[in-house]
Amino acid sequence: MTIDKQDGPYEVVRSPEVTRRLTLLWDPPEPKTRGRRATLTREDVVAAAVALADEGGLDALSMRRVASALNVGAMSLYTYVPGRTELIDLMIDRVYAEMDLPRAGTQWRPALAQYAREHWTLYQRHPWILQTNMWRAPLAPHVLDAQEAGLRTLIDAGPTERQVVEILGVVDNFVQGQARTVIAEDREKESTGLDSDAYWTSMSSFWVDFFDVERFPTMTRIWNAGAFDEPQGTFESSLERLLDSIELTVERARAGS
Amino acid sequence: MTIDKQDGPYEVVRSPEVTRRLTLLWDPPEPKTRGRRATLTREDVVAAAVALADEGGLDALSMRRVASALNVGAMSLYTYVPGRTELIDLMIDRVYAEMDLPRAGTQWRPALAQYAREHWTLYQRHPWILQTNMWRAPLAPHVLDAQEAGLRTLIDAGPTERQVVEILGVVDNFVQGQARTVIAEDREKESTGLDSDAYWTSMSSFWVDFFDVERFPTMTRIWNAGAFDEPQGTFESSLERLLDSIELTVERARAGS
DNA sequence: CCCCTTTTCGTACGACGTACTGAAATGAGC
DNA sequence: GCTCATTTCAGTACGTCGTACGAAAAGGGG
Repeated sequence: MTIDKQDGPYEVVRSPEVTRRLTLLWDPPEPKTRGRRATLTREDVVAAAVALADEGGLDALSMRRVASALNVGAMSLYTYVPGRTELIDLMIDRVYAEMDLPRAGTQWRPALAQYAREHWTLYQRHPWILQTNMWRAPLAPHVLDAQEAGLRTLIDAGPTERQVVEILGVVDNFVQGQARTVIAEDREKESTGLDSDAYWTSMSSFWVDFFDVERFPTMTRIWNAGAFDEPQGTFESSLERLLDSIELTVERARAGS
Repeated sequence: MTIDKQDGPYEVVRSPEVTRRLTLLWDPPEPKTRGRRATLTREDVVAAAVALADEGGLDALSMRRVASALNVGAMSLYTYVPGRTELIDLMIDRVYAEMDLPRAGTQWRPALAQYAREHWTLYQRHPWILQTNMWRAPLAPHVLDAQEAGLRTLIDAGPTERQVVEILGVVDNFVQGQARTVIAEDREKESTGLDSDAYWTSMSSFWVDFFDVERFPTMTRIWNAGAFDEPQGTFESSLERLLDSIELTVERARAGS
C-alpha cells in the first residue's frame, strides 16, 4: 500500500506494537461469545484505574492495586488490557470523552475560550493526565476530537493552516502550564497536610533559612510586593490576555486576505 | 522565629524532609576529614547520573546503574546522596548551572530572547528535566539564578511586579511546550529506529488504517495542506511572535506610568 | 598501638510489570 | 447430556526497583 504526499508516494510501514496500541483504541476487540464468561468489562477496569489515579496520581496506579479494587487477581486484568501502557491510553481516552467541546459555527473567540477552559478543568479533575502527557498526547479518538474542535475554532477565522496549528499549540502550552502550577501547589499543600495559611508559612522557612537577598534582588522585590502570592485565580485574566494577542493575529490575517 | 508579611507575623514551620532536601542543595555537608577516605565526590555521582539520564531518560536512571557506572556498590551511593529524589535535585541544579544567562542591564527583548533560547537548548541537551519538571522546578540555587535572570529582564521595563511574574510564566510555558513537542518526535523516531523520512511514512499507517476523514475534517484539511509537517524550526519565529505580544504589554505599561 | 569515625557493600524486604502455566468455566457440535 | 475447543481466571515466579540494616574495611587522632 502507498500513500500520496507532496513529495511522492510512500510505502506504509506498520510496527507491531504501535498497531496493537492503536487497534485497542480505535477498533477494540469485542467480548468473545465462546468460552468462559468474563466477570468484568474493559470499561470496569478503565473506570477503576481512573478512580485510583484521581486519588493518588500515576504512582498509585499499579496493576495489582487496580485488580484488588475490583476484587480480582492481578493477572486477570491482562484479559482486558494488554498492559499498563495501553491501560493508560484507554484512561486518557475515557476522560477526554468527558469534555464539553465548542460546537462548529461558534465565533472563534468564545469557542477557543471554551476549549481552553474545558482543558483547564479536565486537568484539575484528572491531574495524572499531565504526568502521562509528558511528551505528547496519545492518538486516541476523543483526544483527536478535542484537537479537531480546537483547530476548527480558528480554521475559518482568517489565519493560514500553519498559523492555526501554531496558535493552538500556544493555547495548549498555556493551559498546561497554568494547570501544572496550581496542581503543584495542591500537591505540596496536601503532602504537608497543612491548610493554605500554614502552607505559606511552611514555605517561608526556605526564605528564612536559605534565601540570599543579595543573590536574588529581583525575586526579593517581587516577593515583597506580594506578586508571588495566589498565582491561581489569574487563569481567566491571563486567558483573556492571551486571546487578545491571538485576536491581533487573526485581525491581521483577515485584513491581509 | 517569626516572619513579617503584609497580613501579620507568622510562625516559621520546618518539616524535616523538606529541610533535608534544601540543606543538601544550599548548604551541602563538607566531606569529613576523619575516618575512611571517600573514593568519589558527590560531583562524580551527579555527573554519572546526568550522563545516564541524558542517554536513556529518567527511566534509565536507577541507583544500581549509576553505581555500576562508577564501579561501586549500589549502597555506596547513599553516603553521597540521601536518596534518588535528592540525587535528581542535584542533577537539575548541575545542568541549570550550564546556562548562559542574560546579564543585568541588557535591553529586555534580547535578554528575554536569550533566556528563552537558553532554556530551549538546555531542554534539548537534557530532556529528562521535563520529566522531573512535572509540577514545578525544585528550589535549587542555579534554578533560582535562572528565574532571577528572567524576572530581571522585565522588572524595570515597565510592567508591574504581577505582570512580570505572569509574562515570565507564559514564556516558560511556551518554551517547555515547544521542547516537549520536538523531544516527542525525537524519541518516537529513535524508538522506531527509523530515519526522518521513514518515520513519517510509519506514522502514516495510522492515517491509512484508522483515521476517519469525516470525523476529523479540519485535521484532514490541515494535514493535506502540509501544516503538520516539521513543527520544529518554528521555535525562533514563534518566539519572535510571542515577544511581539509581550512588547505590546510592555509598551502599554510604559505609556500608562 | 588502639579507638572512633566514616565509607563500602552484601543481603534482604516489599513493591513493581508481566511471562508462564494450569485450572475452571462456558458455548458449540454431536 | 457429553465432549471438546475456547476463553477467563489467578497462582507462581523472574527480574527490576529503592533502600533499610549491619558487618567489614579503612583511615585519623590519641
